[in-house]
Amino acid sequence: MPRATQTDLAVLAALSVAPMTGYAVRDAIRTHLGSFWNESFGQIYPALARLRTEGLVEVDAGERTGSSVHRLTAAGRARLVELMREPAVMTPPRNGMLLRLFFGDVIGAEACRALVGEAREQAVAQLAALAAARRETEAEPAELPQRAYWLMTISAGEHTARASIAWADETLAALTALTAP
Amino acid sequence: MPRATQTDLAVLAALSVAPMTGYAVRDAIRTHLGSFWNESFGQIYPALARLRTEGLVEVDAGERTGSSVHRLTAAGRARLVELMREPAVMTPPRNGMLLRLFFGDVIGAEACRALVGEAREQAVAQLAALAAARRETEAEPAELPQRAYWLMTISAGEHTARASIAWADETLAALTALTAP
DNA sequence: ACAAACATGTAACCAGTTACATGATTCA
DNA sequence: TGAATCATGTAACTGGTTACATGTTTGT
Repeated sequence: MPRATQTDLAVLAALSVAPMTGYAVRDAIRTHLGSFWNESFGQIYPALARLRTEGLVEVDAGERTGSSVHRLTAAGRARLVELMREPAVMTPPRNGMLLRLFFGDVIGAEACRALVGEAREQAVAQLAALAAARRETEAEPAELPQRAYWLMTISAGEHTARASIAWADETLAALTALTAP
Repeated sequence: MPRATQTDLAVLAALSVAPMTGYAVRDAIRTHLGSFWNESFGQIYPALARLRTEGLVEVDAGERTGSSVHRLTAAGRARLVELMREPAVMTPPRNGMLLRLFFGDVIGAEACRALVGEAREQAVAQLAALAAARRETEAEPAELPQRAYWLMTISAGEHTARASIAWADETLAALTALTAP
């Protein structure tokens, strides 16, 4: 697990679907992986430059002046497989909402209701976004080998969002019971 | 949202329950908030030193030689309330398992089954740990004002873990169908 | 006597965000 | 003609982990 492995993996994987500019890599990650992955320009451009010096990606001139379309080399694809087989790292959790709720009696039930209500709203929005993504993905031809995998990750998001909503409803009720016993 | 706000909040909140050594703060965070928060010594000790110079915590000598028991001052409690009322920051998501699954056709369905199977195991273990935490917390006197809040965060973990298990089962079936159609 | 747990702290490193600086192209 | 989007890149900063270095106390 050397340096910037995580970003390398995400970038190489994105390029494995199609050659792209750095801008497009960021866009693709945001729209397709947004609910479980994130990369900023400040990571992507240096990573791309490094991968290039390592011979893992090559560039062609893009349609616009100054744009570079990055493409995986054979070595790049081999590296991608290598990284894919490494154990998945999970970033240590940091949920500011749950932290505040745990110490909820410092701010009181009313403030906690706001906190949980907001989390519920976010989950509802997330669910709507995933429904749209699902429709789009299901419209892809069934022969597309990636299609099944994309749907699995969408389903993961849906399960998580539904669980959040169910928990929020239960918790809002408990908080109400707390204020008016 | 100035510097190290997140760690300050976690540390001040921990101290609001009871005065503690830095070591105990880390331990308390790990055992009680482990499923949604994390702090390392490398964060806690400098934070404690800083909070002390800011007059937000005071220290007494602990039972062991060299140990310092940190205690919230009035200013510290005020700062805690202030931080609690700030909007909850959510760390950008980075789920290595879902990233790999999204690009699953690079490594194939078999490798993906292993990935998802491991995630399922982790969720099962998590659920068991939460069941233990729930038993302990439910044993606390019902008058303890924190008890209800602690149970809410435990419930959040349970909902999430159950959702993970349900998703993993569904996904393992889909992956099996993919290999033997 | 020894291991495990308690306890404190620093230094090096890495990962990641944000803001900045710059410019081309498309479209209303 | 101006706004939005496409496009690239750097620099400063911050947040955080890990490893190291050190020592005490408790329990077996």
